Amino acid sequence: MLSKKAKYGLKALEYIAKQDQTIPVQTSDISLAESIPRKFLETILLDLKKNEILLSIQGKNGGYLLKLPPSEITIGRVVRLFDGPIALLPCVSSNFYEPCEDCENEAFCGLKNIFAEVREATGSILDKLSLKDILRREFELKKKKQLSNNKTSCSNKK
Amino acid sequence: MLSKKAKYGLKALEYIAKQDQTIPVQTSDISLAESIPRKFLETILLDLKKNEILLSIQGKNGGYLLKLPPSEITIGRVVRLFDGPIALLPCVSSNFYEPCEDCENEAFCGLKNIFAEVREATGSILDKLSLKDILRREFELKKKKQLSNNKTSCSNKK
DNA sequence: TGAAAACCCTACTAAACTAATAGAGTTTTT
DNA sequence: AAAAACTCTATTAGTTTAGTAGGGTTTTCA
Repeated sequence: MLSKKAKYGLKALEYIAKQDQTIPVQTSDISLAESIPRKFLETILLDLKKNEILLSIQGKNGGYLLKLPPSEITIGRVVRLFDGPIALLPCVSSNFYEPCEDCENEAFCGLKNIFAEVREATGSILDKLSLKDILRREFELKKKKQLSNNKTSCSNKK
Repeated sequence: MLSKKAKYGLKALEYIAKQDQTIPVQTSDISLAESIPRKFLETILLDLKKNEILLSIQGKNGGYLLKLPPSEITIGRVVRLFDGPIALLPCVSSNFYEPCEDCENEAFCGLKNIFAEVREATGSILDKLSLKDILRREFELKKKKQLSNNKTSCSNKK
């Protein structure tokens, strides 16, 4: 499962991406809107800043802005930042590879073979999709819902 | 990442599946062969027994046997038994679904939409593949290696 | 120029989880 | 009856998680 940090981080980024990109977004706004404990959120946003995903503006009226366009902030990057490897076994991780200490012949390991497949499936989604895709999907879901609402009200009228 | 329990559990099952299915396999044998702490392994095998994946024979010369054919013991079942949900968010889990307490409108959540895709990709692999597939892949990897070894020795002779 | 508003940073903590370990009990064989 | 195995529960040391506390620094603006 995703940690709270990863989940909150993604939600915070999504929130920032939805705002006017010229005005910094403040921790307290995000905290309120997304129900994330304020102090906890501070450490999360700081992590995102250190990882060059956000930039901050200090002082009164300060806040956070995206450092990259939403299309370049992948879900995978954020997940890895907070939760480490995406792979289920260290021996199939691309970014955090470690040999299995208890595995005698990694090259012939059926388990590794299968979890490599899982890691490939997961990684190819998380590294392909970005903040922009989250926003797009949200938009599409809402549009779809609106269409079906219209249909309903139509048939009701008749 | 997979817990040690899940990993050890899978390795133990693999080991048992490779033996003669008429003679019970003993904890100490598995412990030795797979470098799994004996006492820890005991609790793992007990979990597998309670979950109806293994059956046990008590007393001297006792041990464990598969309760199901290898093709019916899926990786997903074993992973879920030890580590819980395969999904990265509770709201996209099939077997352990829980609504996100901090999510106001789950139906329009872009995050949920994406992690549902991940869960589908992962689940469809883990629930399709079984112990039998681990064994099969191991066999194929070794066969492949042997073939390439033969080729090498051929070209060396020449 | 100073107070308020905001981010910055480190340390701490309670609770939960992980990876075992301990030790005694039960069952079966020989 | 002794030995060999599985059975079961409790305990424990270490780590991780999800925060919290409490300042510090920077900037704005009246």
